Amino acid sequence: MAVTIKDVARKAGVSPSTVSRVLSNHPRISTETSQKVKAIMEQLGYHPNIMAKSLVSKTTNSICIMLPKSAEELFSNYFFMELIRGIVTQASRLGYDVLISSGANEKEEVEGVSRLLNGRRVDGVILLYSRTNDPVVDFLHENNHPFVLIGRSDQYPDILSVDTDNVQASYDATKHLISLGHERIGFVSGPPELVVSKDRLKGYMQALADAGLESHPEWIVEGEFLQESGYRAMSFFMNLPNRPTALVLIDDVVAFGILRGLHELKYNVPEDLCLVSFNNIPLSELSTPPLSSIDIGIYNLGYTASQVLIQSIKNNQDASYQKRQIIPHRLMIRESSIHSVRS
Amino acid sequence: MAVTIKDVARKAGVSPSTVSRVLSNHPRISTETSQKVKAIMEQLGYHPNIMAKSLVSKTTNSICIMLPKSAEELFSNYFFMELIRGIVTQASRLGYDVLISSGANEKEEVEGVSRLLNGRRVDGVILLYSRTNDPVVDFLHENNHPFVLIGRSDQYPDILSVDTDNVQASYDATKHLISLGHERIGFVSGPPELVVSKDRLKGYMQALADAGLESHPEWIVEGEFLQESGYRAMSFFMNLPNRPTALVLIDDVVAFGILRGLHELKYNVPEDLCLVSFNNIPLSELSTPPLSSIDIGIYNLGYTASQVLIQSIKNNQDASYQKRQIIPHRLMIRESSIHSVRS
DNA sequence: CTGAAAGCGCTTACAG
DNA sequence: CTGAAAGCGCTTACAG
Repeated sequence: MAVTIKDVARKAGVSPSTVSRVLSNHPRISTETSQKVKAIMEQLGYHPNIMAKSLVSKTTNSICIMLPKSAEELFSNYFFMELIRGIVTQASRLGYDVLISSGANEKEEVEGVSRLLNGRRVDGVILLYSRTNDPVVDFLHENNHPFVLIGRSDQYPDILSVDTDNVQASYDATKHLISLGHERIGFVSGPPELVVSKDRLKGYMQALADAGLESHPEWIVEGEFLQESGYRAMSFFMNLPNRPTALVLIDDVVAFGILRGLHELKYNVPEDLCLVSFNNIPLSELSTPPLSSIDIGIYNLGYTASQVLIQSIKNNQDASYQKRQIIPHRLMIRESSIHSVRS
Repeated sequence: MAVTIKDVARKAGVSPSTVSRVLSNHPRISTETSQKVKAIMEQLGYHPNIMAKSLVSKTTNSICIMLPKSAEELFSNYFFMELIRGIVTQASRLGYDVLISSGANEKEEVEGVSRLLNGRRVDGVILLYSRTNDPVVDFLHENNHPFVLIGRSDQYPDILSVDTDNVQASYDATKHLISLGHERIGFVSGPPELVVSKDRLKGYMQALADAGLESHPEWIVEGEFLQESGYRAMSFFMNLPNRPTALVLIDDVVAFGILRGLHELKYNVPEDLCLVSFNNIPLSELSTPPLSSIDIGIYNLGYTASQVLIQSIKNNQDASYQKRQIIPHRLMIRESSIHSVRS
């Protein structure tokens, strides 16, 4: 039997209401009473029942992270863990607990989120990805639930979101290669249903256009966030008659696949092919050669998402702040892209 | 205003008790009533309030993962995410939600766990690591809370735990090198306060002893689960007058650091130094050369931990099953250790 | 500054 | 098979 507010009240010779007020640091309580009650709580080993509190206060001080099943294969574990670390750290600082949930498919995801939100178990949710036409986003938006998207929504532009400016980031990566003299630049994209794939493709195209360079449809391939995709893209590119001299890659993991393939075929990076990728995972500076990569501040994305969501929960959806937060990115130039074509 | 059991009851013309019974599939309820009530629940969009249910049933159907702050730097993100995926998947299958918590230090960790457990917010906790003299373990054990350790406890041998047989695994790795003819084998360990470091060191020592090989104190270095540690260990070893020809490494990330250092100094793997490490993260087969590594089934460790904990919660700490579960490991031999010394 | 009372949304013996 | 009642542990107007 756990000790309750009543036990404390009895022992302290006050009413349960008073104990409750001491607990929440109610201003109109005498310092004397407060101290006495606190001492007794300590002595009895009292711990407030979070569920009971939640039931009456109609707030849970918890948020939920939705981890899409598909993500397990799509993205790197590193990416998600870093995001989670950021989310949990900031949530914890603001007094919130974090629930982590996943579904085997979109239907399960909606059901899970619905159960948690409608069942009053969490106050809001963080979505770690953005697909086009996402039923989870539809559900959350329609029912007016507090949520934040790490990424961008195609359909709902004024949704709460935290994102990289992927168009700009990709523009920067491509521009960097152009400035080295490359004129034939390829792009390995991610799954086309992800908004991030679209955005990065767009930035790439724009950079080419601004530089007056041609874009060839066969220089753009779609894949997954997997080494295999990189490997396959590599062998495709290397067999092209007029192949690119540089590549922009949707993810470091894809780059690793390319690096391995190139190594097997005895090609050299950056001499035979320059590479720039995204995410700047720690191993990207350890590969041979070290990989140029766009650091998107993953931890910061998670941290900010937490912050923004909890703020919105507390303000009850008050729209007084920025709906869309952009986390700055930074191109980390390493050996994989220091070879100038002009030289 | 959320729709409650009362609303459903009123609309269905039954009592709240009956609705509650329908909800929990109580056997003594007529199919007719049940169907009618279920239809109304659907129609009204009823969702049971998890907190209210929890309050009266005194069970939360949630478990908590304690993510130690120090882990953020010590272990690879990959390792933790994989563990979490396993935990969440199995918990979700068994109808449990997963809370993820962390603390900046041991004190905060104990406080967090205490708040969650005593506050009746979670039914049990999973610890992702094992230090010697861990106050969190002390707390959990003393208060008789359901918990499972992923790893091994020095002090409490009969605690619920899921682990790799690290002594055997390390023995296997070392033995593999010995079978290739190596006689001077070094070991790069992790932080000495972690039980895993001790166990792996022990297996290494045993394999040497069994083969009648000498063990040199200077062939054993301690570090962190970081690339830097590998890098430093590498430069230490390579400057030794009578240096090892092979190394057993506590973690793949350490191996990457070594690989990088060796590459910079123009040494070759496996010709100049053979390597075998632990964890078999996906990138280990992508490095140059691909890394021999012990696969410890990380996902399986998490999955099983979830299973075991929830079972123990449901059986109310019934001791009818194995207290310590061992997840099988497997040595993945790759290029980094295929060089025979005898050849 | 403090207490009595009602109530959050559910479950579960106890009757019938 | 179903209902009325009590209660889980807390909070919060309403009084005083």
